[in-house]
Amino acid sequence: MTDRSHPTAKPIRTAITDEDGIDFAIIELFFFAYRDFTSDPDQILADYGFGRAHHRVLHFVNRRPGLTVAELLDVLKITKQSLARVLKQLIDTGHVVQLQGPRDRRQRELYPTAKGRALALALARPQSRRIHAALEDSGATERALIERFLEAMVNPELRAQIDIVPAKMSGKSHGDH
Amino acid sequence: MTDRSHPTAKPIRTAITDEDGIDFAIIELFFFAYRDFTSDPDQILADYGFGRAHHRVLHFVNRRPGLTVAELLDVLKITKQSLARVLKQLIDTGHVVQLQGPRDRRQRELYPTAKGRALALALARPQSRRIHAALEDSGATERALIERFLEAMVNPELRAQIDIVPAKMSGKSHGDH
DNA sequence: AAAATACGTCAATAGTGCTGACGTAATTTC
DNA sequence: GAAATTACGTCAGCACTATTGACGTATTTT
Repeated sequence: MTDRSHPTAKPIRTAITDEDGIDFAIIELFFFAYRDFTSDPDQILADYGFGRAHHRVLHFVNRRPGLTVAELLDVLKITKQSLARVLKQLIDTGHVVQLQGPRDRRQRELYPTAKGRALALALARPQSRRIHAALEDSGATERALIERFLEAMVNPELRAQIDIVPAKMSGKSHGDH
Repeated sequence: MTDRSHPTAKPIRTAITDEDGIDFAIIELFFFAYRDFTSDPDQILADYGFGRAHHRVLHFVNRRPGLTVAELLDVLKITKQSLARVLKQLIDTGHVVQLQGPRDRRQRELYPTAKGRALALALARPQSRRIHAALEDSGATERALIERFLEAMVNPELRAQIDIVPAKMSGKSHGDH
């Protein structure tokens, strides 16, 4: 067939490579890695009729219990309307609850329920397993290096958001039973 | 308000942390890193009325000139119908051309045009800049470590696809200028 | 009292993905 | 040589996530 309805431009037959000074190897690896990284939880989410958006909300509500809707929007960098449906579903299914803000009663603080925490853990488990497998014969040094690299890939202005949850919680009570 | 239309379950007020044996730090970093990593090209694509799907197709057509539609589907792990619309647009806008397969004339080999190559490079440039910045005071050892980590994050069955384009092309002619 | 804020919601649209089905040309198999 | 299979294109319909704009309400700030 070789469609010639358009004034066909000449095909380039050589592959783009790193010689152009562009780091195609890592660009491509990052694509594959992230795709497979998200594929594990995606399968679990399908059972609940949830999507990746629900995962993200659930993750951050578990990571920063009590954050407000506005804070969540800021972290996810999506619009209020995009969040609305997803959040509503998570609340309706009993994974997340809203509490009136203590100082400002207009705010809704978001908290996971036991059900929501369990799902968040179930979703994170295969991802964590994958990470551990990828780091299997790596020491703490290598691990730190990976973390530094990933952090450096984030826009500088947004790095503040990342460190909101310290590696080790300093709070006293460590459970909710 | 504190909506109580549903039999509100108890909120959990403590943050999920790495103590559960789950690597939340890297999970979260990966999310932020990938989001910002894709945000640069997304802005450029918007000028063309293209989306992330166009970027992926353009990338792989440039990386593996002459791949067939079936091969592309296999790499991207999407369906024929999903690809159709995107590929058609890239062909109509003169970024990609189809050539009849040499051995099998049913196949369409996909090649970038000069225009398509230029766009692929323009899209990759900010991503590569970000990677270089993240690796600024890193040596070849660290770089290799990052690559190994990312590759290890990919499903083993799919790693074959990655190495189709070697780091250095062994072909003779090394450019199309 | 007026303005600004936090949130919820309605309506419309876009981009990307999906499944199922059908058609055509070319190749392979019997 | 006829039949089955393959590679690809396409049509129709659906789902999810995200977008923008607008409006309403409760609450806090000015």
